[in-house]
Amino acid sequence: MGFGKGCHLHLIDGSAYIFRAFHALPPLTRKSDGLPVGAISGFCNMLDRYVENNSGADAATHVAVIFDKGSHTFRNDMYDQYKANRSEMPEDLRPQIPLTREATRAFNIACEEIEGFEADDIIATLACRAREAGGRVTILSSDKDLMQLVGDGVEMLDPMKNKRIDDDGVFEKFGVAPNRVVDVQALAGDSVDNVPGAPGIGIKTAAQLIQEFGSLEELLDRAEEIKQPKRRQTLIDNRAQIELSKKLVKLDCDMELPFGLDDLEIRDAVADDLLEFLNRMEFRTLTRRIADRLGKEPPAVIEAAPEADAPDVPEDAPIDHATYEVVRDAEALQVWLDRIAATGVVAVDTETTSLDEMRADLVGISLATEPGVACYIPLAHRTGGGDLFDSDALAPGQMPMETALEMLRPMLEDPAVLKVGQNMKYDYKIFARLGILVDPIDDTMLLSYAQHGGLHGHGMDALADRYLNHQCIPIKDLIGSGKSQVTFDRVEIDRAAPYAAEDADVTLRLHRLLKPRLHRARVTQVYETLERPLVPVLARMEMAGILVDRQVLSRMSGTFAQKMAGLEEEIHAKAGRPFNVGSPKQLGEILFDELSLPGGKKGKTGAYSTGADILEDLATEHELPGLILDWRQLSKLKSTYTDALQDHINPETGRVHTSYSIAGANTGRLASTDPNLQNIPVRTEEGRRIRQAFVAPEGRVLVALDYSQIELRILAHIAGIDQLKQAFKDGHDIHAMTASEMFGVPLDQMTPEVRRKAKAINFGVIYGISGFGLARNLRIPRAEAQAFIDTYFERFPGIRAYMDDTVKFAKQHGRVETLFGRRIHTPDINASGPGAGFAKRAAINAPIQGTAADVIRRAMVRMEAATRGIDAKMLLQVHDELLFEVGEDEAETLIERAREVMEGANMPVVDLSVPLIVDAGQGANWAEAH
DNA sequence: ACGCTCACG
DNA sequence: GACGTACGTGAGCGTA
Repeated sequence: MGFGKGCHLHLIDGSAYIFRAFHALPPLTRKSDGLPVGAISGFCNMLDRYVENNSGADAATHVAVIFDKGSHTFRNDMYDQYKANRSEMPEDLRPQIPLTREATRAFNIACEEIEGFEADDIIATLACRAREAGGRVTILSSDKDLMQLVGDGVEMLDPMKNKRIDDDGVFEKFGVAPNRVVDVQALAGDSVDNVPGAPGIGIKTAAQLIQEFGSLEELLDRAEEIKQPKRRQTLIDNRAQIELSKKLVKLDCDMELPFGLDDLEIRDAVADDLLEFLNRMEFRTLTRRIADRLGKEPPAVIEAAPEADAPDVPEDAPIDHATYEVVRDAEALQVWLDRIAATGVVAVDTETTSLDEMRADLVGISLATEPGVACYIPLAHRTGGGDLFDSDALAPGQMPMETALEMLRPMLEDPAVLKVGQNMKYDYKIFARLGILVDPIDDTMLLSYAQHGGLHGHGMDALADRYLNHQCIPIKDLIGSGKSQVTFDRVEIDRAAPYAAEDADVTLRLHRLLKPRLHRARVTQVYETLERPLVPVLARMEMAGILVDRQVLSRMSGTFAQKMAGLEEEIHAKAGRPFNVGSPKQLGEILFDELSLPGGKKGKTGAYSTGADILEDLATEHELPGLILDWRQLSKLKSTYTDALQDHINPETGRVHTSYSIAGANTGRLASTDPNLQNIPVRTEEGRRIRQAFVAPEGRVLVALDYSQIELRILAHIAGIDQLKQAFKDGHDIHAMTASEMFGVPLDQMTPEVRRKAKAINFGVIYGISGFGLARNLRIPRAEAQAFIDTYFERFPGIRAYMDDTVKFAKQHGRVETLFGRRIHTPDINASGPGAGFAKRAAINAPIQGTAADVIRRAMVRMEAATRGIDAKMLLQVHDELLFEVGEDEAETLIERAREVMEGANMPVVDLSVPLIVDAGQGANWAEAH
C-alpha cells in the first residue's frame, strides 16, 4: 500500500527516548561482561509498550525511529558555536548507542539516520512529505524545536506526559501559531543549543513582537517603529545575528532521503530475531514477557563470559588554562547555571583560607561542565598584604558572596544535577557551614579508591598525572610554603583563576574517565554502598566534633611535666652525665658505648635501636632503661595528647573536630587526622585517664559500642573453622577455647599463661603469622614459636588453607577481595626478596581487616535512619567502635537501636556463619563509656 | 624530608 | 638456601 490519505505516520525521536531512558533509570549492567545496558533496557521497554498500545482506529500504519548521527551538521558550517555548550555524551551511554539501533531493528521498526543531519531535519522532511501525500503524522517527542512542524494533520505527542500537542499546544508554549514558531525562536535564542537570538529578548517579548508585526522579516524591516528605545536598538544592531538564528532553528523540510515513506510501513516483529537480541542483552524479564506474548519459548540464558578488557576512551583536548573564564557578575554566572542545567553534571571545587574545614573561609568556587569548559568565581580575594590599612579590603571585580551563593544554591541542592568533586567531603563541609547541603555527589578520589585501592594514591595531582598525563599547578606556586606562606585570599585573582579552574576541569575529566570504569572493575556496589554514602555521614560527624575539657588536659600536662623533670634528673644521674633523653641517638651511645650494655647496632642508619622491646629486655641489666621507658611514656602522653589536643579545640565550638580520610588506608579502614582520635590511649591506666577529658555536655552522655572480636569472627567465617564458629555461637572465650584445642588443657583448668599464648597466635594468624614474629611477640625461642604454629595448623587446617589460597589468589590476580567485593591490590605480591614476605602477610590480612571495615561502614551509613527521632549524634569511629553523644534519657534507646544496626550490618549482602556481637557502655566521659 | 618511637585497632 | 618479618594507621621529635 502506498502512503496516502488514510495513512498515519508515527515519527519517534530516538535520541530523546534514549536520553530519557538513560537518565530515568538506575545504572544497570549486563551481568556477563559489565556492559552498561540501562538505556537500552529502558528503550526496549518503551518500544515494547509502544507496539502494544499501537492499535485501534488511530493506530499508525507507518512508523520510524529517527536518530542523530555525527556531531557536525550544516548548521555548524553556518555558525561554529552551534550546540557548542552541549555536553559530551556520558561515558556510560556511549557504548549503548549502536545497540539502540540494533534494538529498533530487532523490533522490526524502520530505523533511520543520515550522517551530518540532525534527527529533527529528517523528521521535518518526512512529516512534510506525509502531509503533502494527504496522510496524518504524529511526532513522538517533546522537543520544542519540532513544534514548528505542527498543523495541517501534523501533531506531536509528548510520550512522557502522554499529552497531544496541536496548534493550541504550540500557541501555549510560544504565543504564536506553529508557522511563526521559528520567528520567535530566532528572536529568543536558545541557551541549550547555543542559538544566540537577540540579547535581552525572551519568548514572551518575541511572541509579542511577532504578533504585532506579523513576521520576523516584517519586524526587522520596520524595527525603527518599535517604541522601546533599548529594544529597538537591539533589533537593529543584531539583525544579522537574528537572521542567522532563524536559519539555525528552521528545520530542513526538503532533504534528499535515501528511502521513501512506503519503506516505513509497519511490520510485525520477527520473533526469533527480537528474542535473540533481548536475550543477548540479558533482559530476563522483558525476554520472558515478549516470548509469552508471541507464544514462544524464551531462549536459554547466556552464561557469564570472562571479564572483557576496557575499550579505549576518546582523547579530550589537552588542558589549556587560557580557555578558563573568570566569572565576575550575576549575568555571567547565570550562563554557567544554564549550561549546568542542560548537562546535569558539574565539577565543583572550593578555594578557602585553610585546610581545616571547620576554620576555613570560602574564597572562591570553580565549576567545570565539560573538558576545557571551566570557570573560577572569585568571591573573597583581598587586595595584597603589606599595606596595613588596605590589607583587608576586598579586591575589585568579584560578585557579592551572598548573591553568588543564593544563585548557586538551587543548583547545588538540585537532585537532578550531579555535583562531582575531588575529595568532596571537604567542599561538602564548606558549603554545609554556609547552609547549603550539596546533593547528589560523586567523588573522583573515591572512584579511584574503589577501583585502584592499593595500586597508587588517590590525590588529584597523582590522578591527573596518571590518567590525564597532566601536571597540575602546584598550590605552592601561588601561596608559597613555610614561613612565607600566605592564605589563598591573598592570591591575585588572575593568578588564582587558572589554578582553581584547572582543578574543576581535571576533576570533571577524571570523572568521565573513572565513573564508567566502575562496573568494568565490578566495584559499583562497593562505591555506591561503602564509599559515596559515607561522605555526608563523616562530614556530619566531623562537624559535630567531640567536647573536650581543656582543664582536665591542662592539669595532666602539669603533672606530667613535674614527673618528667624528676625522672630526667634521675636518668642523668644514672647515665653519669646530662643528655637529651628524647634523642634515641644520644641514648644509644650512653647505653651501649658508655655503659656497655648488651645489644647492637641496627637499622640502615647505623644507629642503635632503642625501642621499647629492647629497653624492656635491658631493664634486667640496669636501672636506666626502665626509667627511660617511664619517661618516654610520659613524654608521649604529654606532647601527643595532653598538650597537642588542647591546640585542636576549636575556639568557636569548644570541641575537637577530627578529619577522617576515606581513601587513606588500603584495607578500607578510615584514618583519623588533625588530630588522630583513633589512637587515644587506653591500654595503660595512666594513658586511659586522657579519655576522661572527652566528655558529654550537661544532660548528655557518651555511648560507646564496639564489635567484639570482629576480625576473628570474620576469619572463622571465611576460613570455615568449625570449632571457632561454634565457640562464637556458644559465646565462649575464644582464646581459652583455642588454647584448649591446641594444648589439650580442659577449659576449667586453663591458666592465664596458656591462654595468653593462644591469644597471641589468634592475632598472629590475622596478621599472617610467622615463627619469627610470634617468637618475638611472646619472647620465646623461635623453634618453640614455630612448634606452636605447627600445632595450630594441625588443629585448624582450614586456616592454613585460607592463607595459602589467599596468597595464591593474590599472585594470580594481583589483588584480594573482602566479602563485600572491595578490591585491595597487591602489586608487590610477585616481588622477590624481603618485600615478598610483607606483601604476602598484607594479602592475608587485607580480606579480614577489610571485611571488618566494610561492616562498620555499612553500619555507619544506616545509622542515621535507624536513630531518627533520638537526640543523638554519632561522633567518632575507631575501627570497631562507634562513639555517640546522646541525651541521657535516651541512651538506652540509642544503644538498643545502634546495636541492632551494627550486629546486622553485614545483611543482606553477606550472611555470616558467626554472630556479630556488640558491647555497649555509657558515661559522662569516654573512659566511663568504654 | 626522613627515620625512630609509640599511641590505637 | 638466605633473607628478615607480625597487619593497618598518624603524630611528634630529633637529625640530617
